[in-house]
Amino acid sequence: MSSYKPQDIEQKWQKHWADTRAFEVTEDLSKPKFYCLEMFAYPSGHAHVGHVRNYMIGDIMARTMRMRGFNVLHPFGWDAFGLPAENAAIKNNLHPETWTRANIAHMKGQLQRLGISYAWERELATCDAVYYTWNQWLFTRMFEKGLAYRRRSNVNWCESCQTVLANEQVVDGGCWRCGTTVTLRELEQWCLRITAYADELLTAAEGLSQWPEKVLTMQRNWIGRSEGARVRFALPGQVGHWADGHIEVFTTRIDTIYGAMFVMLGPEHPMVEQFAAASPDPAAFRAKAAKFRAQDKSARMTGEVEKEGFDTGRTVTNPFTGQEVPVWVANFVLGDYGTGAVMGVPAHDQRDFEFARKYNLPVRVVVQPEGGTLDGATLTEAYDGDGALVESGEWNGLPWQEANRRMTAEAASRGIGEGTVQYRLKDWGISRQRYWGTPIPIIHCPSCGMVPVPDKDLPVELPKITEFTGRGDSPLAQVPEFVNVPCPKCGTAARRETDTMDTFVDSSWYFFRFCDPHNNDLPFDPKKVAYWGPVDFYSGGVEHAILHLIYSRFFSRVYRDIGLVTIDEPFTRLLTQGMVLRHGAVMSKSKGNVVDPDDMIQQFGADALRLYVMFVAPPEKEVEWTDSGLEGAFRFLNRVWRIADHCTDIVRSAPAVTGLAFDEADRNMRRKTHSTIRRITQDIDPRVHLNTAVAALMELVNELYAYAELRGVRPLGVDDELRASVDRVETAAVLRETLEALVLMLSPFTPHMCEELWAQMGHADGVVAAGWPVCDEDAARDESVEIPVQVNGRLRARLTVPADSRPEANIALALASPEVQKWTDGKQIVKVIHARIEQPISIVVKG
RNA sequence: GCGGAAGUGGCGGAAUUGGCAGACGCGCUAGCCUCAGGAGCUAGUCCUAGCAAUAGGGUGGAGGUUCGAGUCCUCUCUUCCGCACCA
Repeated sequence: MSSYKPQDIEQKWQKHWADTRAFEVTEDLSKPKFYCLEMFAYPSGHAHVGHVRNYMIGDIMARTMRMRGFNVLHPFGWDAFGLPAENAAIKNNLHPETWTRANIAHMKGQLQRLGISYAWERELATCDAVYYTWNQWLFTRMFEKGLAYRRRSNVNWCESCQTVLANEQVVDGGCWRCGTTVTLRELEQWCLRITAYADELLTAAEGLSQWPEKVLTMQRNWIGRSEGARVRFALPGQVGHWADGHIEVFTTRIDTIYGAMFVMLGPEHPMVEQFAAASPDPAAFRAKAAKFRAQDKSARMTGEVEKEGFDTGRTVTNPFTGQEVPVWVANFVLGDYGTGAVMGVPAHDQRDFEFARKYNLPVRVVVQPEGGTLDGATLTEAYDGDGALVESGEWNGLPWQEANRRMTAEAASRGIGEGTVQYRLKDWGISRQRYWGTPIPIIHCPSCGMVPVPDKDLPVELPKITEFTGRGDSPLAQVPEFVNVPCPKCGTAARRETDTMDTFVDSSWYFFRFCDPHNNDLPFDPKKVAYWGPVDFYSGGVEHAILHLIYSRFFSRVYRDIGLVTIDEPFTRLLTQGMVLRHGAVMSKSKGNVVDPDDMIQQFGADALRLYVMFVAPPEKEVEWTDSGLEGAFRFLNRVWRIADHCTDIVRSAPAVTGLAFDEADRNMRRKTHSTIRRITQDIDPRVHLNTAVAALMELVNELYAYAELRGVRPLGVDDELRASVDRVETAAVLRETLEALVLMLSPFTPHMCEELWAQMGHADGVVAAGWPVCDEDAARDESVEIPVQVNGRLRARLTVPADSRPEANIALALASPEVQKWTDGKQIVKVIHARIEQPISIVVKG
């Protein structure tokens, strides 16, 4: 009897997989493909158990699908650009690349020690020039199509990271990475026109049936589609000359325009400065507006800010009523949403209502609920419910929804506005004033303007620089030989762009690169992506719900529109895995509560760790780490090992099950084996209930022990003798069938141990060659069934009947049984329900 | 405020379509085995009453639909997550 020594076994098989290139794949049209991907990793240093849970989930899927005959692509790589490397460089005087490569090496070792079945020959790191050159290539295509453009705008600035952040990267008013409060800066900045795809991204989200509803909701909210109208309010004396003097507002409720008693400008609105310049005291005017603009940065942090505004002293004409209304500047009007100006309808918008009450502006009710008598003078809150128009001239009496449609059309026909769709989603600012990222391949020429670097000159390589200061200007601007270049068009002295790209650019298409990672002519061969794409199973953290996952959907469409891919959506099925907590908190180095997988591997082996993490909860759920749970998994593996090892010789010499005459115990064991096969097959795919799959295997092992006990072949403990034989050939066959199925089904979870046992059982070719076990429906079928019997909804008896018995016979049997008669005696039987054998018998009595 | 998800034993969690609530594991209890056990094996473990058979109660709370509800409907409480002045 050999005891279970995971460390030896695991090293042996990891080496075997590497030596035989076991997980490397090529396109093979004769097999169905399965592209299994986990979000690649930022090489931060050490992976903890929370990180690797995701890779384990993917690995179970990949290994299972391989056994089911799929051609499985399961690659891994590194999201290797980014600020921490640069910060580490500043702190430790290490080059970002040195730091990054060392971390990659360590983390790769961790993943290999866990036995994750990656096609390592496809490994990529986004900081490799052979990767980021294609960021530059794609950027150039986008520039040509007008999808990449430069504009001067207020951008989110993180003082600590010394760089710009995209809107999506601002969380609660702070930097998504370090939490520092974000300020606004006006900068020239490169943007990608994701808004061109806003509508498609929104509509297509409806078709993502295998994504979690939560993620889709977040994406919908983020895109924020809103149907409404733009309406122009003319400055006095400007009627008919809209272009010269008007304020355009965006509203979703044009039907309430008769109640628009004022117009509000956001403090960033260009007309604010015009009004200030023409006002009696321009300095005071500007100061008030500037105060509001300054509020904005902290407004989000503190939550509610007091609604404030000031009268500009100017008026505009309400285009529907002809009434002159005052123009105010209001701090709660956002400069970058809609037109940056709104009409104030206090009776029907709560914010406008509060504003009007505060500054004693008039309130006019123009929508009345049925039989309602709302009065602007006494209203205590805005009314936004159903109703019909009043005080609205020719529109009176119309339900507001209808008025909304008709008044939008009216505005368009009169040239004073038009229906429009507004999105909350903004273009994606990708300029970063840092070093460790992809250089933006543009050259600024004094005579030709912005000229993309010709494809033949790509990549624009990051120059090696040695000093990192962390100052806010781009480090690349400090490298004259990088900056000073001739214009590719006219040859005159020009300056290279010194911003680098947001690292989310890197991660927005890496899943395509994995299909063809060594291509030197294109980002990837379209034929290879046509074979592998889209990703069939993608798993990662929910924190990427609106960043990475929306950018990737955007980039897939860009690649589609330049003709390299034919699919719209990159990820067919998405699983967002839960985090691993310890002491109730997310694992993090700063909290000192990380569990290093290597420590656990050393104690219990990678297989036990994998099994425990998969068993403890469904993949989507967050879990609390417990050492005792891991010990339980280890105990289970020992149990499997002992019985498999104990029976090795029996199994090796046992016949197959065909043609044997089995007794009842044999048949019960076989039934359990085959029903387990059926159940686990479903549990892994499509259900991805990996925890119940493990539970089912534990049940099978429990039953196997009981069977072995009955047949006198149960292992007793440490000092067991190896059993060479068993007296019944049927027993041997059943043991073989059960153990083989068990080892194969367990192998995606604990691959090392199972490969070892499989080999020990006399199979030279490994578990993938053996294939996934198939459920024999005849063997799985129940011979008898226990039917619960209820009387008036209460369980009163159980009936054991043959599985093929007829329902009427069962009902008769139930009614005749003493346990049932105890409750039906002297009562009138109203009805009995039992149509199928799987259905309990339900007897209803009266009296 | 809006949107989403979820509330089941001492704990993690099971329960595909409305059909025996608590699978499986952890922990705990008892027994066996052992020089020993932080090993292994066997049995027990939702609550209440009872020696027991058994009876009653039980899936956050209150109603409802149904022969039958953890599951469906209405209301409500709590927790977590996301968005948050988006006109």
